[in-house]
Amino acid sequence: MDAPAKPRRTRIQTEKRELILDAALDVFSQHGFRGATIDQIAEAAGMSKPNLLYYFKSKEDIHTTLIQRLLETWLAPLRELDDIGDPLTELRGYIRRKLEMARDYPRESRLFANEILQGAPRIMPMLEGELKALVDEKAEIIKSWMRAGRIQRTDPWHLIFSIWATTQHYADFDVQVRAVLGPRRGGDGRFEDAARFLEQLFLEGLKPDA
Amino acid sequence: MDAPAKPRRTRIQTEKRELILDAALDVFSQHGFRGATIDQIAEAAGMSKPNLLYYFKSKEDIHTTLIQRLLETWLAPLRELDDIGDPLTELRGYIRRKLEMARDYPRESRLFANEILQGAPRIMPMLEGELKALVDEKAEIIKSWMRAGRIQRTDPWHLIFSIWATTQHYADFDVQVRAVLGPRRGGDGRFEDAARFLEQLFLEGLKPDA
DNA sequence: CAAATTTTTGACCGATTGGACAAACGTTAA
DNA sequence: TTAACGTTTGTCCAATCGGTCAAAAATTTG
Repeated sequence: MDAPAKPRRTRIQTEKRELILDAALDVFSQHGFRGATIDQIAEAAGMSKPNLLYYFKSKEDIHTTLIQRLLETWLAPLRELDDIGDPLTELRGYIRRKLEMARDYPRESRLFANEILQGAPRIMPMLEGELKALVDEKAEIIKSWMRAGRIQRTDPWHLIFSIWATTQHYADFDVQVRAVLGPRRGGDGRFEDAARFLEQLFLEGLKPDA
Repeated sequence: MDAPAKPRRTRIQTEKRELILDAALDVFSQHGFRGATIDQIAEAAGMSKPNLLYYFKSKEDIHTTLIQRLLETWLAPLRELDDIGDPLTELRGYIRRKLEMARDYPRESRLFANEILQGAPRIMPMLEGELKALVDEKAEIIKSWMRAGRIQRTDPWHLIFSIWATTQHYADFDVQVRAVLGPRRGGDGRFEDAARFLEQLFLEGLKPDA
């Protein structure tokens, strides 16, 4: 019922919609939903406001499309966590992918952070449904590794939270990280330093007893 | 020059200003600066908009006062980190205090997160000045512990970032944490679980070689 | 008490907001 | 060429925004 009609789009529509979404990601991630204005987005996309509203029927529509698209790529790194292969290698890979996302897609990270900070009004069902199910599934894999003595025992859920928190911190709190590290260490090398530190932090304590 | 004249306040002024600040903390921490409206704050404080503006001359004024006050308590836990005493005990205490702040002052944590997410327009000087100086000072203490072989070697700055990220995560991303843990584990016990996990995560890997 | 002062409010203002709309413009195909 | 369709824009609107102001109400002070 009410399945969205298949959008038959022209070439221009596809291109312009993409242009708008990119501009909107800039604006939304910096100012939040309410703080962003359609005029701002339109100007960033190089078009007039009515023209923008020809491609998206409302501000909400842009935001929803953006969030929808974000969620798919957002869960991808965790989905890749597999129970075949060495546990420490799997976890290292997950941390790496997460940190790379923070480095390469900071706007998406901030958009997500903004949404959660405001109480996740638009994605609550997805958090309680899809996300919870995925995390529970991966937590079960991690637990099986622990039962088999392949890694030390801890709480898999809080382990995942900590990986989220630390990696996303480098995107969401970037200005603070840069300010504290200063011009020297806050430059391009800070992600390599972070990667080294986080791998040590998370993996050293998980190594099984010799 | 231009030292703010000493505010000679009546009893009512003191009380009402406090009431407004508390209401504003609710609203700002949930919607951000631009997303919050004076009417919202006034209603939350149980007074009319003009009445609120009798106590604070602008929305900006409320926000500035709030941020100013926040910063003092925000840095307190790190200030307490002392180089006398056992390193692991000191660090455990810092993690505890930070997590307690996330539990007891989640609104303040979100207010801060909102400010940083939007590029820290109002507190950039403080980040580059006071905060950087404090972190550098404490990083030097941690480094001295490492040089003395009292804890394992790592990057003190990224260690501090990780402590910030993980502890504040439980305030800023609270709705996500609750959603993923579900009604059972997402209840009141989640902070104790988090405390146990984080102490193990950060302290186990720092123990000196036997 | 009455005068002075502090507190509260309703009415109002200009600016900005999200969005509607019809007219103009451009492109394509018969 | 022209009719049909896709695209763009100037203009407009109602709602909401932050903030002002004068006057009323409450409180404090003499």
